Amino acid sequence: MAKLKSEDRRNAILSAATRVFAERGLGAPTAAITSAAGVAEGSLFTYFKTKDDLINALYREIKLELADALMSGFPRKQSVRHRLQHVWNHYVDWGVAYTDQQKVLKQIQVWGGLTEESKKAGLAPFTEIERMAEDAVTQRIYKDIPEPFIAAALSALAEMTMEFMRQEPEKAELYRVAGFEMLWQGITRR
Amino acid sequence: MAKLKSEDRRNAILSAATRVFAERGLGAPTAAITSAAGVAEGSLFTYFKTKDDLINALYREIKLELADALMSGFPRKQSVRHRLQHVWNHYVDWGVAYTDQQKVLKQIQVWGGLTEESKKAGLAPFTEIERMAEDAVTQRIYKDIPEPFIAAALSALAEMTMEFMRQEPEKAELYRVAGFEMLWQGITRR
Amino acid sequence: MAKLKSEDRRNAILSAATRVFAERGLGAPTAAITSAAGVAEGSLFTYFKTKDDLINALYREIKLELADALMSGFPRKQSVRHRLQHVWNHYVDWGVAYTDQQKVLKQIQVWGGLTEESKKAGLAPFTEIERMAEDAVTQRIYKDIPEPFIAAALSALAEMTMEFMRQEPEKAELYRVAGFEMLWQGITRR
Amino acid sequence: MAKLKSEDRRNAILSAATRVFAERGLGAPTAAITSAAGVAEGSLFTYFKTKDDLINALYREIKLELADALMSGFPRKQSVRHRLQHVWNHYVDWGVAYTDQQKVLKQIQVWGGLTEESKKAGLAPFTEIERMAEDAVTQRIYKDIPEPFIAAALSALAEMTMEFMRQEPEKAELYRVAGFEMLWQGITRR
DNA sequence: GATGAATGAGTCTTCATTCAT
DNA sequence: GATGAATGAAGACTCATTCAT
Repeated sequence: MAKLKSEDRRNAILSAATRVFAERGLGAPTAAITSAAGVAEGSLFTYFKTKDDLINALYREIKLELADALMSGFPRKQSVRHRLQHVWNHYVDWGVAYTDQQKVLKQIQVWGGLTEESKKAGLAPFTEIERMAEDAVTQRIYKDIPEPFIAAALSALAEMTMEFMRQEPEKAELYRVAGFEMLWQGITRR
Repeated sequence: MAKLKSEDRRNAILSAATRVFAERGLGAPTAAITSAAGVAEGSLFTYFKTKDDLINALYREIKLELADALMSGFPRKQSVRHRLQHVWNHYVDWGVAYTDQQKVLKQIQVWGGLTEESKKAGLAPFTEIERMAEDAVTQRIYKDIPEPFIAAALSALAEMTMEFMRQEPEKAELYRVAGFEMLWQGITRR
Repeated sequence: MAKLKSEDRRNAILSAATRVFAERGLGAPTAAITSAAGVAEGSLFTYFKTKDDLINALYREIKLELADALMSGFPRKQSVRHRLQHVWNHYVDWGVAYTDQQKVLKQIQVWGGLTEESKKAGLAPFTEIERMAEDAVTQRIYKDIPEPFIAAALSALAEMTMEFMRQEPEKAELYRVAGFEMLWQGITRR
Repeated sequence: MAKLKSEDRRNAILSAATRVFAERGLGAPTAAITSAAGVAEGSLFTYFKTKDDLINALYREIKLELADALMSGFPRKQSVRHRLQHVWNHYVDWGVAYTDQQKVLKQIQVWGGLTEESKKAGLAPFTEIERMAEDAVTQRIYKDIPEPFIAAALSALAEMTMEFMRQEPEKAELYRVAGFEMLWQGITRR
């Protein structure tokens, strides 16, 4: 049998793409990616039909990794606050540990080429979090604010918090806590 | 289209760039801009040395417009809450009314080509707001959170709120209020 | 006013394309054409949107030149034989004098990218010849053979005759006459 | 598809090439051919050193098939007219029955990559026909036209006749007869 | 031998920028 | 200054051919 389309090679390209896109934006040439991945220019196209395809795949990949990070050790049985804090902490830590991924994810989200399919696939792994949200609503913990609005607030505040943690790593802990408190106060009834 | 005076020409280009970039991203060809502006391809380069230059200029222009919007009718003498709410409301309304500008601004902020000079220039018009922030700190209204963190939170929450207002214009008022309350609760001491 | 899209330049490209395609086939790179034309690679695309476009344009151009050649001095008032012979002679002479054009025309005709529009445009200049054909039919000069069949025979025999004339220029006259006699005998009633 | 014996593999490639080239031209990718043949991309190159090689081989193959078709049942003993008619009919019928082959043959003939060797090899099987031609000359049946010219005329008229037969199969018989008559009249002395 | 992934030169096309008019 | 054609360096993608398995 011939050299099989190796998962490794695919991952090497995906990983190189993450680095390159984080640094130079989605407009970076495919040649920069293959060169960073140590493969021939043409090889990218045996794994991804087009550059847009690569970006869509990258999006799903990162979303999956993120979901993994958020869900690992999720305290299913504990209070809503605990669960929310878990998500917050893990999201924010992930964003700091995987800066490239997080930056690229953000770029792809505002990019115009995501397929509906990718969007759906990217959402899928987050159903558990949604369930948690519904839970909280049932318990009337939140103010009368639509759930999606709260989710978006979490996202927005977390991303902004990451930025501060990156900038001043020595105060990271402080920012992480402050960010969460801000979210929690803003979201819950007095 | 009639022949334009020099200043008008420049503005026509800037305005066309806003529209085109909002729709097609910063990667849009300069030819698309000049064509939308109704001027010759070459003319762009008599007003802006390079495309990067144009984007930098656009950034400053939009930042200026935004500052104007935020500051018009600023209630200098009223309570911190009033002043903050003024900023919030005006920012959010501006973002909804000038969607193109707001989107382009966001794109430029993550773009890699902003000069230090532009960044500084873009910040300048917001000194008044900073003063307000300091004020609040003096009054110990906020929790022990660094000012820039609060400013960033405002920004993040406002941008996310705009999105919801655009999506469901009939609930715009509701979102605007909810967004502000969330910010205020999150920021102030109980 | 700026350097106008010059007819000369366009013709230079068309003419270079004729030479290059004749020698290397329609698969020849556009760079070979621009280099032969003495213009920049990009210039081809200011005159022709795509390579296919260029080939379509070339087809029409050559067809027009051919029609001109066939029709110049056409003996409208003389006998059918005279008129047919005129077409034959002029076609065959044109093909020998403009070998490149003729070869390229043949290639384009079997090429898959001709638009319906081009096909129609390429046929248009030959209406006069068709009229002649109808004339002949009216006079019952030809055998009971469909006109298009006769036209195709003329074409096929002429092209094959050109080939011989090119190969042995010293016998060109002989071949031209022989070819026509063959056509005429084959076509007319005994 | 079951595993093929070596010879079959080669033939599968040749046959696939015929189909693919007929439909997409000689520029069709080798991958399209191997895929149509149901073999691996690399296999093509174990049977043919290069793509050009494949085309040369295909040319000889088709020429051989054609010669077979023309010669089967050749009425060696009958009149020149009969023999010529036999060739005509068989050629024309072959071209209609094996459209792909005939089209590809035509393409290869104008293609630039035929080796001298292939040209010679392609001619070889037609010696018998040449003999027939010489025969006719001896009998002073034809006008004073060089033999090759007559052969070329046959070829040209036959190919054009096939086209009509394909287009209007219900009149195929008519066209076949008309074509031959045209040739015969054109060729023989009155 | 068969396989098909890997390769990278080559292709068409785009586009920021220049410059003759 | 305005114009828009000219330029040619990229860029995404293709494909004949090689070669590890």
